[in-house]
Amino acid sequence: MRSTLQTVADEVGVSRSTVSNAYSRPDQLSPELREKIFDAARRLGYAGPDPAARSLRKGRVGAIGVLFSATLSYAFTDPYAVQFLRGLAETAELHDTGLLLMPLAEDATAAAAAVQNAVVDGFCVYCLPDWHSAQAAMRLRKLPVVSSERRDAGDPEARFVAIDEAAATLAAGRYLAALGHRRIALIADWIVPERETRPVATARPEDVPYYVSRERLAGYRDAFAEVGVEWPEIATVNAAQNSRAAAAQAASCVLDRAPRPTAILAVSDMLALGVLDALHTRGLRPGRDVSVIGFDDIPDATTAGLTTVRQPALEKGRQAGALLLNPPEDLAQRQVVLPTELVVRASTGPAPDA
Amino acid sequence: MRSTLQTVADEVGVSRSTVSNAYSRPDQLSPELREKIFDAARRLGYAGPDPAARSLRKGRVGAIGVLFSATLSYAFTDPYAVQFLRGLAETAELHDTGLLLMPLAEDATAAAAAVQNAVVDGFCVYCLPDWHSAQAAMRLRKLPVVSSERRDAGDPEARFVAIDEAAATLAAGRYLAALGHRRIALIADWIVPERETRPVATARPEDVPYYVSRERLAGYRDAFAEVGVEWPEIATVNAAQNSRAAAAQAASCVLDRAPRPTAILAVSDMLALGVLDALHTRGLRPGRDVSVIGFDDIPDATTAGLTTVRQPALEKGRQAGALLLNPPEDLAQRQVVLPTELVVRASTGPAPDA
DNA sequence: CAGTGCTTCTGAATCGATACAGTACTCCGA
DNA sequence: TCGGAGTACTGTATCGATTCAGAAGCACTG
Repeated sequence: MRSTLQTVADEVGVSRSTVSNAYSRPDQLSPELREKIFDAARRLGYAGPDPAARSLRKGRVGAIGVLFSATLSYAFTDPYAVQFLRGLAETAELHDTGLLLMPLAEDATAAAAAVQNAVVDGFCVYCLPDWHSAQAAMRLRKLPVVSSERRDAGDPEARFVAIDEAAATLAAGRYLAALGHRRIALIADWIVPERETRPVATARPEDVPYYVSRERLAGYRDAFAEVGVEWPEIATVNAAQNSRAAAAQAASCVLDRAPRPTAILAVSDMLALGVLDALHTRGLRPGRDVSVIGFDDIPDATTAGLTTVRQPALEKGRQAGALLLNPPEDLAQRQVVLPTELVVRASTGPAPDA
Repeated sequence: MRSTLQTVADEVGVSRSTVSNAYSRPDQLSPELREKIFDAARRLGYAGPDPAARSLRKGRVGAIGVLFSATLSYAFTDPYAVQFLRGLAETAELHDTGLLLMPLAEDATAAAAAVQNAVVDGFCVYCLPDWHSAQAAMRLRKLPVVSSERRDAGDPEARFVAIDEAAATLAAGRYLAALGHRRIALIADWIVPERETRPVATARPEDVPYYVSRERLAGYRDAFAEVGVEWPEIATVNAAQNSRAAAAQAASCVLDRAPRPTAILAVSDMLALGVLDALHTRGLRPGRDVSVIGFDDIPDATTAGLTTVRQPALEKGRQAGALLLNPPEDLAQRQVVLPTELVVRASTGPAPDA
């Protein structure tokens, strides 16, 4: 049988509480007794307080659940995601907290059950559509939740670390418009719920189900509307997933037909790099023949000379952790909006046709 | 106050156990009563059995701790690691189990404490040197542990999913030796405990502290000894970490001096890709001027035309999960050695000098 | 020597759930 | 009408820890 606090207490001939104190409140007993207790523990092969029992009593388990609707491997393919998680892990570590990775199953019931049974102190949701069954299950748990996206203004209790998505792409769009670009293509994932790479001409930004893509598309729409390019004139392509390969395929949809767009706007750097791949295989020069812009500013963007919108991924993760583990009293301070910045590199330039 | 099983039981006027049964053993009570209980629960905002309390009673938490001695971001930079974790996550998901990521702190005491307090059912250690304080802390917990590396034969209880590291590089080394290569350079991380990129001429394989690097170097040593190239003639370079950039820098140490090695052997694909980068910047042709070989066979190896030793990362992860969550009765079957395979691509060829 | 204050230790209550033995009740057949 | 089987539910012990009020012991003070 495994030994418990009680076993050790009996062995030494003291009470359970005293043994407990020996481990977690050394100042409450004499060093001699403490040593005697540890001796007995060693003899009995007792490893110290059982974490499960401790967490029941303390009401704290030392782990936060990280929710995302994707496979693990996919989640960690994007350096942006990795940076975010790293920031989160940094803060978590400061608070002696681990990260419980919960890639959510396709099956809605199973996903909800996973959320219900997770032994965690809170949740960090990351790239999880509003309509997902896990969102409701989370609310039921009544644990603190922090999101990496802005939540509906409806809930003043909501905690999030976000950026102003639409403002960021509005600025980026204006920059491209000023360079003379008028024939535009947009590539994004989750423009439609289906995971397919294909043009989706009809979609208006408002109809895009996933918050991030919706906002970013809206920003671009507004920017080009200012120079007279209306939304229906902009080619929008849905990428099956946020990967280089999918984006390269998506880019083919618009590159291989005339007239070719002069600028391709992607909602992430992963997608933008795929677009660059597509240009490369066709012998087209980025920033001369076709301008390409991304979002996130991952390390590869620098080496690829990709113009992009920088968002502070690491900082987002750090602050998300802080909001969960050490929330400010003031509710307003629990809704953080971080700045973004347009980083101009070689992949954008004046529109080629005069 | 948060509502509990008891609260709901009082509200409905039944016993605690009945409410418990309503949630986890529906066949033990009438559908009517069950509905009544759920109604009350909804009214009171009770979300169902508390996972922490349940896990205390059941003796099962539903999470396994994943240990590695590195930052999160580093761990997920290597596609091999990601694949392994994906396999692990797959099996875990089948057993309704989550992964608790535990990047271990530098501080030995803190790392040990983290292991002691982790609310988990078992540990999977991955890329953790034997000397690390967490190893001892783990043994104390007396929970099942699975390693992704072969453990000392001393412990017949040890569970691991490994490959025959030395045999793999022995085969790879022989292949290169047969191609005529005699001037060899080796690049590995953790040849010495310090995280610095620099030649480490003196190190013998036996002295390398980290198991994986030690074995792989030994395999290569033996292969070249067979054709008369003794160990001291082989240039060994320590890479600060398992990254492309570090490897490129490490490769510089041997490429920029005469006579240049005809083959550079890296203990991982990440490192090998860095070597290819270094060749590229110097206008050297892989497989002609310098042969390069890696280890792992990550996806990028295919596109880069990298000759490498394939190891089944995904399968390793899956089996590691199975060993932890559904261990075979037979102790011998808990020690799995998976096959490896030499995959020849364009980055290796006959030694250039006749 | 009673009274005070301090440290050290004890014992009981508590957390939220599950397991199990036992009770109450219904139903059926003889 | 009685007995036995089966179902629905109750009450209590238990898991392994933490917490807290208070008891015991001790030294010191007046």
